Amino acid sequence: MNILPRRIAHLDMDAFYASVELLRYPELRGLPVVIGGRRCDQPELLADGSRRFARLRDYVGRGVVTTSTYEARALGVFSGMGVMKAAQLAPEAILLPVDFDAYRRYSRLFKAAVAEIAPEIEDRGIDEIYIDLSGLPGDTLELAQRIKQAVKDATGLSCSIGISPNKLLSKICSDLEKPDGLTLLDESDIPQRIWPLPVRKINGIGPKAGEKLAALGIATIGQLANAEPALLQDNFGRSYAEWLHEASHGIDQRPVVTHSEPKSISRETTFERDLHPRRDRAALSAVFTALCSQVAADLQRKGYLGRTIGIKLRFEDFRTVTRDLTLPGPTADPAVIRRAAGECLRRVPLEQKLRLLGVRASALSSSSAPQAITASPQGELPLSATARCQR
DNA sequence: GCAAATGTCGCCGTTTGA
DNA sequence: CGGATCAAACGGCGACAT
Repeated sequence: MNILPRRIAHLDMDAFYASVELLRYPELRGLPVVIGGRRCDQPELLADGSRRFARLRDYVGRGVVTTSTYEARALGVFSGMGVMKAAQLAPEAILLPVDFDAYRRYSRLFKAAVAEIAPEIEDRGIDEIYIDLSGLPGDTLELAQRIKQAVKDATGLSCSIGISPNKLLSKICSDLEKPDGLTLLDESDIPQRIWPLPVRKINGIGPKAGEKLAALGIATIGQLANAEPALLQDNFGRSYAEWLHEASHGIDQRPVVTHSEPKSISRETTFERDLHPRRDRAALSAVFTALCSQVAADLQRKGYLGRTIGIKLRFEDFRTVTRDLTLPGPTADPAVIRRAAGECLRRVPLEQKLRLLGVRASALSSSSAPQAITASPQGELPLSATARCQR
């Protein structure tokens, strides 16, 4: 049994996508650069070897900002913002298209570099990880500096690291000295360094809970720590209220999870313009089938079968609905997925134009296991043995 | 008019099977 | 066989995250 406090690091790459792009286009360093949009022009190579980049002001479409450099953020351009809106704030900023393949390569590079030093890593997406340093010998600060240097050597990129006894606090403090930050803290630092922060800094308090807390006069984590348990209970329910209270006191026992399997695989797309369910039927149907094929291909490539097929629609007013259908057996067959998704679609009343369509496979199993359902020649939904018996 | 893509999780009401 | 009960699965949906 081990009663020593854990040493948990949270490592977050600094402006990751933008920084990867700057490795490619060093002449953009120091400029406001925005990554995002959809299908916008690649930089054009000029005769003299220099490049001409697209400006934000030239963009037309409904894309969002995925990342921006710190220079762009200084102009008020942040992730999730519509590119059109960003263009009003920073018309001269450079706009680059997203290149996920490149980011994935650098993601693998930095994670491998960290793993050389500290193998207990929890993946948290493309640009961040938790690292459990508890079992490693050596001074925490030195360890962290070595990790930062290893990431730099492997990728040329900087990152920020927070280290504390748990994931919750480490996630908060990796952000405190960004970029190129290194922040260590323990329980005794909570009143000074955590309590003054806005509640939204807690991973798990999003826009909705943040608004609700604000309405209760709770703006900082310290105020949350001092809130009446009954008040929280009445407004958030027992379980979430308990979690809020613990989080505000920096309590978090979650382990660093080094292995996990995906729970769902999905594809979705937002149309250039909203599509009418009947007038644009052909176009919708083509997109729908393509999404099903992509999900099927993703399943096959990754070696999974899905037993529950779901769809997601977003209407012109941004309302979102989902429908699911669980099949008698798992599949990665595009035709089976298409038919199941079609069944889901029939359950949605289509009284508005659509802006987004998505297809998802969940209840995943490994495809190395047996019994996949494939398309039957007649094109009817496959029935399970039990369903057949009930006939 | 404008707000991506992909994924996880929790809650809740309903259905289903024992 | 009807009814009561309970757990698991399902389906919908919202919140949250990167």
